[in-house]
Amino acid sequence: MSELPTLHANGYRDTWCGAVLPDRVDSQTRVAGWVHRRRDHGGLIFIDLRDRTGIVQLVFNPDSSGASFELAHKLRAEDVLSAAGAVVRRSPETVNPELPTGEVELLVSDAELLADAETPPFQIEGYSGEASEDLRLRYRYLDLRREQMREGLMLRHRVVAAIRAFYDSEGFIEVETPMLTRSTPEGARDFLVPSRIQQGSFYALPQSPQLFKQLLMVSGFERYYQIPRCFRDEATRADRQPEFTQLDVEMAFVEKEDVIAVNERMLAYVFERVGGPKVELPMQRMGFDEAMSRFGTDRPDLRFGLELVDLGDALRGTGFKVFNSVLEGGGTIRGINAGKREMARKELDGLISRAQELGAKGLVWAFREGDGWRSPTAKFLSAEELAELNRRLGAEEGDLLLLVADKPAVTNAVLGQMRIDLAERFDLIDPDDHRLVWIVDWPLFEWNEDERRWDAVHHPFTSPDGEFDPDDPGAARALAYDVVWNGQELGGGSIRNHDSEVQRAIFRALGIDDETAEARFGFLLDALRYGAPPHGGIAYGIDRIVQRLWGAETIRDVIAFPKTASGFDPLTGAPAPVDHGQLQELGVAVHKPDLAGH
RNA sequence: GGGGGCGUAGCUCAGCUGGUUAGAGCGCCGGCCUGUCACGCCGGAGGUCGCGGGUUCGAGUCCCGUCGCUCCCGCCA
Repeated sequence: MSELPTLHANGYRDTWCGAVLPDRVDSQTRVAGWVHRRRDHGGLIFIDLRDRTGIVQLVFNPDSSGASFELAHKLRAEDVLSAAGAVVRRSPETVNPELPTGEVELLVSDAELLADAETPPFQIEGYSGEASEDLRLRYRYLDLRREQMREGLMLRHRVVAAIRAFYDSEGFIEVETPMLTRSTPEGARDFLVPSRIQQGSFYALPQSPQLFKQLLMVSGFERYYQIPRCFRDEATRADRQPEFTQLDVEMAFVEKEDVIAVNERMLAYVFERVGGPKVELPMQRMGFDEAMSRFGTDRPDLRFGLELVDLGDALRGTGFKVFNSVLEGGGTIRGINAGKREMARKELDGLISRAQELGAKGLVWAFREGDGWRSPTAKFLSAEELAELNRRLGAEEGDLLLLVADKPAVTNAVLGQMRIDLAERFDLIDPDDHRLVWIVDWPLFEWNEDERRWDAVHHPFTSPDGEFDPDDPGAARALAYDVVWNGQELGGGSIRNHDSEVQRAIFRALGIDDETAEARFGFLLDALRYGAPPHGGIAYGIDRIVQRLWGAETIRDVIAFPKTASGFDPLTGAPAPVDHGQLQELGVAVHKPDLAGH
């Protein structure tokens, strides 16, 4: 921590623990904080006192500390203490170079116990391993005393402050939008809030302020931003929580390039302010199609190679039945050259299981050996075919090759993920390397085979790039852009439909008829008729940005009070049953008898 | 909804092919200690082996079920 915030003296303290530095030697100082550690030598007691700025060593001895010496003997970890005394320079052999305050110490003359603490359920900075996350969450207020957690949340604060400073300086206005709004059945599941006054009707917590920010453009706010909480009632993951924080931005009278330009400047500004990686402007761009063909994903990690290679047309009419039937069914065969690797049979079997978990029916592995392959599959392929595959994959002696044959979407998904697995397995990622890239030229729709309909790739309000042909939705491109950092999507946005007729045509293509569109989005379609400027914007996941900047394993580590994988909060016990009267007032019945109030 | 991993002292964990009284480190409690900073030394307390059932002469260990945590797949416009 470079700069300490201003602290005005009061009865408890006149400075921060972290501010007890050599410039205060010979002055009287009072500090307050938590007992971090106690080293009781009998006739001499050291207390490490901690506040959010750091740790300072207090020294108690019977001569100078008087009655406080007896108090010091009774102090225990996490007791809250106010201590006054002289700041003294430590003798050279007792300096602690590990501590910013380690050249000095506070020789205590007077101390007051402000609160005593029970023994915590886990050591705050223990040396017996980190407590289980479940326990940490149940006592989150103790967990947050740990330096790691405190610094993460402080970084989060600095990120948010920098974001606000940037958009403020660019003329953006922060506007709050409702937390109680209307359910939108498409997309993620909504959290519902029953209405007491309108029994049988429900609010929904917002999945994003999308429609409100578009309305603000119609209102003429032109440049809007907000840092709202958003809610999705879906399964959690290491990088997903049921409630999360978004940075939401919208601008009027702009085209795609305008939104990209201001937002990459924002990223460069914020990263610089918080000590993140340097962002070179303009940022790299990549078309959606290129990302899919080279990396099998729309959020490619560009820090390593292992690119996907098309192999299908080298294998037409091959003797291998599996390949043949995939190709005849319109599928593809693609491969990765993982380089010269050693892998035991057991681990290769693990790769096959992983491929199956990701949706493939199987996986072909091979090591180049001479002009051919060492592989269970080699016997099904001719020498010419093997030579051609080696050529296309650029395989050299001993290189590990992985092939998947399936529908294009499956092939991409499987190899795209295995590429990442392999990079991690073989340690191919330089932790100091950072790659930010805009993915552009998206398709507007994707075919949903299960539901037999077109789905929006981004959302239904995204503007097509150019004229929209309702007879060929698959050909439509979108004025959309995602920003991807080291293979993780940080944010995404688009130019929106500001013409109500175009918006209706998009709804129809998505299988939303005019009547349904009117019922769910009539207010938006109405607004678009009253003079809607061309507009577009973007939204980011703040939690993910901070997680990445902090290098945290999970998004939970940069959220003060997160929920577990099952959406439970071990601290408060939420969600919890409510009493019968509350339900009755809301007109809500619960079908689980044992939970229906008490 | 599906799959994997985990659950043993306050905490982190060990506990073999089932076999006496379930261990370690840290923490905690008591004692000693005036230069430590993960202080040290001596002593001590502390266990429904997540829960329920089963197999067995005998279960922390094997089987079934269940709960919780976690990771992944589905899902997340």
